[in-house]
Amino acid sequence: MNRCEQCIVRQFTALNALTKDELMRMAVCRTSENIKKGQILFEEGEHPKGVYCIKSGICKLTKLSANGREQIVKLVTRGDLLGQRSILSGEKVNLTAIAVSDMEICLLPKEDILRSLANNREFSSEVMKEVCHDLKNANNSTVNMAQKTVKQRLADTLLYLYKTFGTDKHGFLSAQLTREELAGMVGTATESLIRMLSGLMKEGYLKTGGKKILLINIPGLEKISDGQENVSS
Amino acid sequence: MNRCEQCIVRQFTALNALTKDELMRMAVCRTSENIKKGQILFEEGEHPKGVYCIKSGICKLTKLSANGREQIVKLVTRGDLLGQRSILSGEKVNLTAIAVSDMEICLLPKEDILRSLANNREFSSEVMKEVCHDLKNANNSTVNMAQKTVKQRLADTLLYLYKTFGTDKHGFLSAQLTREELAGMVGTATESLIRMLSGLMKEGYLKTGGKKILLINIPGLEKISDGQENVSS
DNA sequence: GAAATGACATGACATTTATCAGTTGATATT
DNA sequence: AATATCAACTGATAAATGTCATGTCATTTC
Repeated sequence: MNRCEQCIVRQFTALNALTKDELMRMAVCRTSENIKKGQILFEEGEHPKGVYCIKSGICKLTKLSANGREQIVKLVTRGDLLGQRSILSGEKVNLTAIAVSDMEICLLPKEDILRSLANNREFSSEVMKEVCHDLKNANNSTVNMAQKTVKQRLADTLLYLYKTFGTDKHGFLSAQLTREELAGMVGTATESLIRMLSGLMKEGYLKTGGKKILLINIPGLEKISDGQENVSS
Repeated sequence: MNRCEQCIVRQFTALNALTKDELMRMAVCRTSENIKKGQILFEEGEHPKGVYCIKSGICKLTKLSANGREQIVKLVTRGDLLGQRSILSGEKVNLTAIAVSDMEICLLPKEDILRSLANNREFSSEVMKEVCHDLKNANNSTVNMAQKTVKQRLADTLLYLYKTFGTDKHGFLSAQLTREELAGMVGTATESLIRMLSGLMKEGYLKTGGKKILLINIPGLEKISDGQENVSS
């Protein structure tokens, strides 16, 4: 019933370049898998079973640093693929994937993916483009971590969550992350993150109600991100 | 005279997967180009003319941050390719490439690369692996920037320079970077970098003679990098 | 409903890092 | 040789961020 051919999510990914034939072969893909919040999809050092296609929910790709903090390298969500890098290069995964919310995913077996990569030029080209895009983002991320302040990076993160996951009907960010997870994205201590967040609240950029966050002044946050805060003409 | 087929450097790169025929076509490649220290190969926002193959010298890939500091994202050297990401994805380059030393490079025209990517499965697979490798490194780099101290990152950088470029006959690091460039790699202010460096010198990890750096205690630097400094059993 | 738990929050303080203002030394320029 | 220039370096200080201790609140568990 849950056939790949009919899956809307596929349209957003490189999988759209697969032929009907190829899709038929991906037998495992016919049913999607339900993942509970907190569940681990794969861990650093493993060889993944294949590429995951995300139908719903949010997953964090993390890396544990020597000081014990969990750095979130990327969030993946509806319409994203997961695990391509490792399948493409044949290496172990270098990041751990953990569900941030309940998820619905499909596993596309490694062998099928590799066969399609070898035989379907358009597919491999699309996958390559996605990896290149990831690389660009990763480089930007490195520069931001190295050069921006925590406040700037928090503004970035909030804007990213806003643009990527949108808001609920009341305007609150749809992505529900704990403060600890936010700190993991920003790359700072949880206490520092909380302080910055309430700082931004006091300055009127946002409101927080428990775990929910409402962005009020988007252009202002963009200025903070660019380091143009408090710059009068 | 300087034909690709005979080029030793090619062996180290994905270009090794190109056929004799393909190499013959890359007319521009027949002669290598000499680049002077400080010269710009391409700048952020441009569309590159092709992929560069580096025969000798060192080039920095940098990004200017809002606060005016130049962050070095990657160094490329003999046997590396330059500009693949942009050619593969068809996007503008997102980094600026500047020669750190005099260089010898070959330009492989965009059209030829794209043709080979489409027609030569092994070549495209090799290129893909290199991009995947870059992505892995970039992710690690992001985590390091976010979670490690300046001292740890400096240790990382020194070890990287040691392992990648080696030393001259006297044991000094072969890669000659200015303090400002080192700071750009570590992601800190030049003054901070200088202080850290002389700190490491006082602690006996290294010696500096002007621009030259001699690493004395490699295992010690590795401990610093892992954050195990001053941890007595 | 009481107890336990975990996320959120804040204060006090320590540490790290950046910034600003210079000095020195080497190298290039006239 | 005098001058300009730039990289390397240092000191004083400010600002940013981390750490530790503690408290509150909401939620889960029994």
